[in-house]
Amino acid sequence: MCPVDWGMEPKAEQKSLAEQREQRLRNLASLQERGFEPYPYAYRATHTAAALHALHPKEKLTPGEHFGEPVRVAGRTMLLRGMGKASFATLQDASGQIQAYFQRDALESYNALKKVDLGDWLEVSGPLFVTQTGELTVQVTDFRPLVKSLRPLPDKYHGMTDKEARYRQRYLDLMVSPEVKRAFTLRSRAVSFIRRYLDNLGFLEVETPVLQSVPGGAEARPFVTHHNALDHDFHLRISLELYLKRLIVGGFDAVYEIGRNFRNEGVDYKHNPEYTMLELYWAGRDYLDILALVEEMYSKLIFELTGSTKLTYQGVTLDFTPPWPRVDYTTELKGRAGMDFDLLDEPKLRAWVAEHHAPKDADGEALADRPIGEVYDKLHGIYLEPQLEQPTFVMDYPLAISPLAKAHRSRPGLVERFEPVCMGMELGNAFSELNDPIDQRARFEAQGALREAGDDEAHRLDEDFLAALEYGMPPTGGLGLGIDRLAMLLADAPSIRDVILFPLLKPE
RNA sequence: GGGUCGUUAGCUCAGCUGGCAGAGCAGCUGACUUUUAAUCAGCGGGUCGUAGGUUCGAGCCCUACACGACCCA
Repeated sequence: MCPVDWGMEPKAEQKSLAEQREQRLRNLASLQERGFEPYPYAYRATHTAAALHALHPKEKLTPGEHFGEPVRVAGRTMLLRGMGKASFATLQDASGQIQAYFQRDALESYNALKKVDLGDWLEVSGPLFVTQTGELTVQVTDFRPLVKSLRPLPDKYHGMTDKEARYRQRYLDLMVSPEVKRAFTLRSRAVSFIRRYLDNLGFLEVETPVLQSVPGGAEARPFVTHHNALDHDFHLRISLELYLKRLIVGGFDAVYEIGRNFRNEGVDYKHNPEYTMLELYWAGRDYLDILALVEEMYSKLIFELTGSTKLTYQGVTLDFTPPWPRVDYTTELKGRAGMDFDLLDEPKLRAWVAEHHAPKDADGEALADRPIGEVYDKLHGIYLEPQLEQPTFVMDYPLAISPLAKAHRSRPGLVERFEPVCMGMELGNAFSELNDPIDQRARFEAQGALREAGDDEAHRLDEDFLAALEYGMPPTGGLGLGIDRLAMLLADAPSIRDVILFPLLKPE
């Protein structure tokens, strides 16, 4: 295909953009006429920009200094400063930026530089030197374009600020905003730390189905999709839990998966319909073992990535140094809400809710009449979770809202479950896993009753999972940990969309 | 679901009480051999989110819709 002949699509284009695009196509043709391959197949830099700076640290540079050895670097042209017979360019590669200096008298193809546009990738070669103002610079003795950019870059100083545009065109956001790149690098390093950490403990990373007939393991509305050949509707998974437990039944003793969940719900600063969870299951362990693991893994991860077990999130210093404080779910919720009765006493609780959380208008639904799980969740969401700023373990949840967790060994009506909470966000969820198949069936049936009463988020009964439990799942501790929220904390990101490369958006 | 705000050139933003649509960057032409958001001179670039309405006249006022941001549930 000949680039010169590439057609324009002027209908949808504004004139200014179209003109700039045409100009760039002319420049492309002109470079081609000068003998440059317009779209070469590979480049081999001897150094990245960061490597050059590491080799010659800024504080050791003397203006006017020349270094003998020639280097070759490649990057996107971010800035161009032409001064007639000499020009400077700022090139940006994945590692950072490096300045290049072009002199007419030292460079045969100097005039071709006029055909280079901002956004083009260049490969430049030559020795390094230090400019009068002390900047490490490549004295270019040879260069070639690696690719032509047909569209103008965002404002070189202000970058991109329109949030919508940044999400829709994340590639531009990444190009011009180093802090965005940094956030996603942190996220990636966090995931890689978790893999390393769990692998060292002997965990096996596995993959379980995304397409499921019975979406289980969580309370959430699923996405539905259709398989044509089987003529069957499948659901995108809402959690990894039930399949991973099947693997414990199968004889693996420590498994984990880092994978995408899909929940058919709204979007806000801490929710995206597709998000990433770590789930792990560890045979022989109970929820206190898992708690110790969370505490250690989280704090070590933060230390490795930031150099400290404390980090600043939205102006608040969070201390992840173990041990994290623990609060008891029922005691703390009661205390903060100011209830003077047993939280598990359902009639008293409903009466209290009817009094303190009456519907605002006549046709409003009374919280007191909602399923008990919803009542607990709502109260938790009002009195407890939002008030927990520092990393904290909320311990021992009511059995009624924990259908997959094992009954507490000594506290009737509760289960062995905890959630790490921080900045009012649930970071995860863990239990001593329910492995009594009779009890599990009863819990599913209770959920089924809720479902029939109209709660479409209630857990669905999964016969195959029950069959697996009937073969026997050894005592097991399990954990779900939100990767996006971890990334938010690490990157000091106020919204989950700042740590998801392409967050869900409606088409324009 | 409700409320508030936003949508103007490729990007970042002005635009008063309704009266000829503006700036900086980017682009084009020219000058300039160590610049740093280079600088200087000149030039081009607009369906003001969409659709209606009010008005002699709408970027601005009204209604609806779309997309987004923030807050609330």
